[in-house]
Amino acid sequence: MLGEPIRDRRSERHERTKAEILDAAWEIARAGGLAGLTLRDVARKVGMRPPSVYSYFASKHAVYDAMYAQGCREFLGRVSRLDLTGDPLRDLTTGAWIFIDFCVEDPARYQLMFQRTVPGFEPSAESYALAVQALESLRAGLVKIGITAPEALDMLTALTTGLVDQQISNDPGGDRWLKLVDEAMEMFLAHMRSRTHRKVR
Amino acid sequence: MLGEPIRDRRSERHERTKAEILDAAWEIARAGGLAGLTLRDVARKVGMRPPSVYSYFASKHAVYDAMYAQGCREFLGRVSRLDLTGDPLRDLTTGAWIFIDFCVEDPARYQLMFQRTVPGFEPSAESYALAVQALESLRAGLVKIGITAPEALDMLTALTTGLVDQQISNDPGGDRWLKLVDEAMEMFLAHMRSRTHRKVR
DNA sequence: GTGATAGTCCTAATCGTGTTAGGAGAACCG
DNA sequence: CGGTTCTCCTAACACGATTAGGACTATCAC
Repeated sequence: MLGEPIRDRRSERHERTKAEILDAAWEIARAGGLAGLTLRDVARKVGMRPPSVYSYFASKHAVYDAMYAQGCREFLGRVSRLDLTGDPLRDLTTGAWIFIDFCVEDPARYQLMFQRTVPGFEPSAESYALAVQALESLRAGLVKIGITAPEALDMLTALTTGLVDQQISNDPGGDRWLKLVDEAMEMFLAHMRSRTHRKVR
Repeated sequence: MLGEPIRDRRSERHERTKAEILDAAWEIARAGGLAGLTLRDVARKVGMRPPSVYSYFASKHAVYDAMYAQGCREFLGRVSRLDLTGDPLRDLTTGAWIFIDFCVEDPARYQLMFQRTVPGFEPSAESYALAVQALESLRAGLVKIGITAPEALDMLTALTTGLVDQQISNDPGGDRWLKLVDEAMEMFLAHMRSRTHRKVR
């Protein structure tokens, strides 16, 4: 019962160390792949013995979960900084680029957040709520652009995901891939328009 | 130097056991995920002690490699069984479905072959040659359909990959996803046509 | 101050992995 | 038969995540 005040004072340092551990984890994951992440390496990088990490995270999965949540917050921040011009193609493209950049600039993060590849890892309810919030925010942006039908969202998701995958695993020469992304956005918009026409007819 | 004849006689049994191990590995990977695959479990399933597996495969990666090669052969077989009607949309759709089905019906296999997610795994040169052959064969089929430009191939790859990812990780209700795939093929073909027009003009 | 308490970090040990060493026995060849 | 190869085993190692338990420190109530 007396622990509360202690916690309040110390928590600052605690949180700082926690962040330091998380930073180390990201660095290692980026360098050696998500699956290559090791608590031992993390501990070494922050100057601890492996078991000491457990003073900050209950398990390796808890570290993954914190990384997941951090990724969600970063993503949410970027989405909310987006502002629209009113030109559908332009807006769609910049919107898509937010997602695509986010994924491509850090494949380890992409793998953690969007591909389910870490053996027993499931984000906690708390972290998952963040993810839902982020995707919700993205969807709201798309609605403003005029993309409302669920099938359209599915299609756009598939398309962008596929582009990201291609960049991460094949990496065609930078320029070629950039053009591909733009062309894909054009294709998608043209398709959306043709569908509207069909319905009108 | 005298080993050859022995090897010839015994190899039959050897190959059979090897296949049995591989089957066990697939079964375990399908059930518990690719990363959940354990040599100990494999050994148990075929009634051996773990180290005995090393009489058949040099390492766990060698097992992965054999699975990879097996996947390539299966894929190649399906591609070569494809026959074309001459109707581009129809042919494209059936062709795409070969790839999509192949991926979706066994996510573990998809992960092994197309997502680079197993920590230190790289297919051997031999297995990789099989993969190249399979993709080459697929490309030849697409050329027959009329899809020749590399950008078109990139686009189609991205699109199908994205559709597969969506099915594996989200699984929207079966019917909805099936429609999405068909619509994507339509969209792609329409886009191809519009590009041709632009060039002609 | 003193003593209790919480927080941090350590060493030692457990358990589950892949993997190696080394040997026993069967199958096979001459 | 004698030698060779193959198959499988037990023992052991290295390296992961964890847990147990203790020392030391910072804090708090008094």
